Amino acid sequence: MEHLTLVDGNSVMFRAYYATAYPGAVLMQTSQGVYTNAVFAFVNMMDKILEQTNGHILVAFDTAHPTKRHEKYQEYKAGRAAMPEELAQQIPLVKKYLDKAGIKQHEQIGYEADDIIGTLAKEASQNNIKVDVYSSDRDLLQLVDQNITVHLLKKGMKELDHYTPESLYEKYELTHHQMIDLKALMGDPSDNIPGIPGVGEKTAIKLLKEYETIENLYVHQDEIKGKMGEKIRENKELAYLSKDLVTINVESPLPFSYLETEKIKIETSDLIDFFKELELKQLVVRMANQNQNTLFKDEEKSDKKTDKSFSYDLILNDEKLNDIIFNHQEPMSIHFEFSEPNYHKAELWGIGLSNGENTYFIDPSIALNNQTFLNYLKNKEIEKYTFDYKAIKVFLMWHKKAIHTISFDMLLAAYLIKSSIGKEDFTTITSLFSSIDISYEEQIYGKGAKKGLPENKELYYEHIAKKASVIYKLKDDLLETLKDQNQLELLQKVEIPLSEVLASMEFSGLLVDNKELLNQKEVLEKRINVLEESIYKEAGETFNISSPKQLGDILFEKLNLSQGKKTKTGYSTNVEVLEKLKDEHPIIPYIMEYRQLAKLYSTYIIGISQSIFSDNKVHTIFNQALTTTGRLSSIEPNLQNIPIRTEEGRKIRKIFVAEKNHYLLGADYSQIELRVLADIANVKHLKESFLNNEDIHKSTAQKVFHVTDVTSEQRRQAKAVNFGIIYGIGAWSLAEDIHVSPKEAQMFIDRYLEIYPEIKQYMQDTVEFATENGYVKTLMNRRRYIPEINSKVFMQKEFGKRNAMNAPIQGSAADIIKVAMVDLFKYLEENDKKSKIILQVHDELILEVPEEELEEMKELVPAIMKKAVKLTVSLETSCDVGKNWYELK
DNA sequence: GGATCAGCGA
DNA sequence: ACGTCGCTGATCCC
Repeated sequence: MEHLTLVDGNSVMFRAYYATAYPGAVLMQTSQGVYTNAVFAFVNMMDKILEQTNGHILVAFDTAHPTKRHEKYQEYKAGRAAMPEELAQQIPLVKKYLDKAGIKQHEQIGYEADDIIGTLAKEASQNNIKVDVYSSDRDLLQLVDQNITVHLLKKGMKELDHYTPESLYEKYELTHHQMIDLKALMGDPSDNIPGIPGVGEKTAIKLLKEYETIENLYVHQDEIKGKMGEKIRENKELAYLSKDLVTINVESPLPFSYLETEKIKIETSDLIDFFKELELKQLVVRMANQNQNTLFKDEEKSDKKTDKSFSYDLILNDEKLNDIIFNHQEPMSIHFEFSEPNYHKAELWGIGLSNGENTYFIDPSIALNNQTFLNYLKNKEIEKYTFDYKAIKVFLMWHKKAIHTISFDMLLAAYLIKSSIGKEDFTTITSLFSSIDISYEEQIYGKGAKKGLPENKELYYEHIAKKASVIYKLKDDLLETLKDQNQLELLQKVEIPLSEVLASMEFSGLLVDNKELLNQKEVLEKRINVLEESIYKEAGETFNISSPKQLGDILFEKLNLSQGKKTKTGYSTNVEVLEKLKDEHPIIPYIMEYRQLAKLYSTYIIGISQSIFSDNKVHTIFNQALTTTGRLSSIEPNLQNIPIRTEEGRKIRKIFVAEKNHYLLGADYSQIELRVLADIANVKHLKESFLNNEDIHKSTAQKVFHVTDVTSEQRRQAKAVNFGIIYGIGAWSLAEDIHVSPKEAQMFIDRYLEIYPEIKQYMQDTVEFATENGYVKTLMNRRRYIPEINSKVFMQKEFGKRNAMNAPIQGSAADIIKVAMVDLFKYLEENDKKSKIILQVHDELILEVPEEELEEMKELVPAIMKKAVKLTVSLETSCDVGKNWYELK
C-alpha cells in the first residue's frame, strides 16, 4: 500500500446537494418523486476521486448522536438550520451507492467524520503513506503535513483547492501546525465555535505570525495594547475552549486500521441496476461503457453483453421474410429504428417485429422491397402496435409506401398516462412500466459525433428486436391503465388519428420562395453592416455585439451607463434594460435595432435556409409527445414561432408561399383559452360577454375600471390581466407588465376576481384537486402530474399552483384543436379534397388550398373547427387567405 | 457538449 | 423570486 484516500462523506454530500439546490431550483427526481440530485453529484465527485486512488479509500460520516464536543460545549453546532428533507432522504441512497461500489464507509457514535479521517490519516502518515483528504470543511486543513494533502471542494464542485504544507504557507503565511490555533482564534459561526470576539482571519493571522501559538500568545498577553489586548485577555477561556473544540481527535478508537480500507471488487451490474433504479441514465451509460471497455479486452467475455434470456430470429432474406409474414397474418408490434431523430432524412437501421411469442429482426433493405411485408403493413384488417407511429408513417410516405390500422402506440400511450415522460427515450419509458432490462441508445450506438452502428451487429439486432417485443408486452398493461384513467378515447380517437394528420402535414411541407428569401437576406445583411459600423463608432472600438458579456463591458464600464438588472454572470443587456437606457446614449437605439435584425437574420433567414429540403420546402417535425400540457411543438424548423408582432419581423412570413395555383388559408380560434376558462370555471360574466360577442378585453376593462368608455391603455391593461390570470400571475410581474406599482396591480387582480368570482373559486378548487390527487386534467382527460404542489419549498409550491391552474386551460385548448384537426382531415380524405392541412400554431390551422376549393374551404374549415367540441360558450373562428403567409392577417 | 443569455411564437 | 408552454442561435467555458 502506498496511498490512502479519505473522504468527508457529510461535507461532500452537502456540497453535492447544494451545488444544484439553489433557491428556486427544480431538483432532480425520479419519475416516482425520489430526489436524486445529491446522489448524482456525489457519485460524480467520487468518480473523480476514484480516478486518483490506487484502491485504498474510506468515506467517513457523522452520526446524529452528540459527540464529546457537545459534552464540552453545549452550544456546539447549535443554531444550525435543520437538514432539508430533500437532502436527508438521499443519505441512505448515498450509503447504498458506496456499498454497491465496494467503497468502505465508517461512522462512529461519539465521533465526527473529522475524527475518523484525522485518526486514519495520521496513522498512515506516520507510516509514510501518502494521504489525500477530500472535504469542503476548512477545519481539516489542520491535518495537512508532509504526507497528507487536503483537497477542498469549491462551490460549484467543479474545482478543488489543494493544500500541502507549502501551499498553506503561501496562502496564510502560517505553518500547518498553526491551523488549529487560527480556527480557534477566529471561531466558526457555522459550528457555533465562539473564538475571540472581534478577531477575524486577518487579526488571527497577525497574532499567530507574531506569537506562533495560543499558549504563547497568553504568555505575552500583557504586551498587546488597546481594545484588542483587552479582548484577548478577557476571552482566554473561550480561546482555549475553541481550540479544544476545533482540534480533530487523531487518536479515535477505531475498530480497524488504515490498512483495511481497500476497495472491494464489485459486480458492475449491481451498480448499474442501482443507477437504473434511480433513473440516473448518465451514470448507467458511463458504468456500462467502463464495463464494456474491460470486457472488450477479453474476446471470450464479449458475448456477455447480449441478453441470454431474450431470443429472436434474424430475417436477412426474402424467403424467410415471406415465410414469417405468411405465418403471422395477425396483430404484431413493429419497430423501425432510425439513424437520427429527424426521420425525414434518416436512414433505416433495422426493423423489429413481434407477436409476443416470436420476435424478429428484419434487414431493412430486404423489408422495404418485399411485397409480402409491404402488403402486411398496408393491410387495413390487421392491427399493428408501434412506438412513435408518426415517424414510421412519414418515413414510409417518403418511400411511397403505406401503413394502416395502428391500434396502439407505446409512445403516445405513455405520454397520455404521464405527459412528463414523453421526453424520455424508449429505454426509460420501458423501465417506468416494467422491469424489463433494455440497453440505453447510447450504450448500443454511442452518442454525439461518435453515434453509429456498432461493429458487433448482434448487439443492435437484438436491441431492435427487443424493442418490438417490449411494445407487444407492455401493450395490455398500458391500455389497462389508460382505461382506468378514462383515457382510451383520447388515445384511440384523438392522438393516434392525429398522428396520421401530423404525418401528412409534415410530409406535405411548406414551400419557400427562394427569391424572396435571398432578397431579404441581402437587405438584412446590408442593414446589419451599417448598424455595426455605427455601434463601433459610438463605442470607440470594435467588439462582438452579440456577446452580452462584451456588450455589458462596453455599456456599463466603458460608457458608464446606469446599469439595471444583473444576471447570474454579469450585467443584463436585455431589451428591457436597453429600453430604459434609450435616451442615455445614442449607441442604444443602434444596438436595439441590431439585436432585432440579427435575430431575424440568424434565426429565421439563415436558420430556415438550413432546413430547406431539395423540394424547396421545409418539413417540420411536430412533436406530439413532448409538452406537459398537451400542446404540440415544432422543430427543424420551428414553424410555431415565426415573427408577427413587428412589421419588420412579419415580413419573414413572405418567404412561405402556396404552391402554384394554390392559396394558403389560415383559420384561428378567437380567445380560445379564455373561452375554455369561461366554460370549465363556469364564469357567468365572461360567458355573457362571449355570448354577446363583445370585445372581451374591452368588457373586462369596463368592469375593472368601472367605465363605459375604455381608453386604449385601459384595454391593454385589462388584456394583460386576462392573460395573466390564465398563467396564474402574481402582482409583481403584472406590475412590471402594465407599468403600475405592485400595489395597484394587486388591486387590479382583486377587482378582477370580484367581477369574475367563479375564477377565484376555480383556482381554489383546482389547486385543491391537484394537492389531493397529484395531477390535474383537461376536458378530454389529459393529465398533468404536479408533484411540486406538495413541496415544502415555497417557490416550488407556488410554481406547482400556477401549473395546476394553467394546465387544464392550455391543455383543453390543445385538446380542442386536435379534435378539429382530426375531424377536418377525415372530412378532406373522405371527400377526396385536394386541400391539405399543413401547419398548426396552437390556436390556428393553416391549409394549402387549390384555387377551385378556396370558397368551399373558407366556409368549411372554420365550421369544422367551431364544432370540434361542444362547450357552454361558442367557439369563434376567423379565416384569411393569401398567396403567402404574410397575407394572412 | 453544455450552460447562459437572448428573443421569437401561442 | 417574481406569469404558462415551447425552439433556436451566439457565445463562452469545459
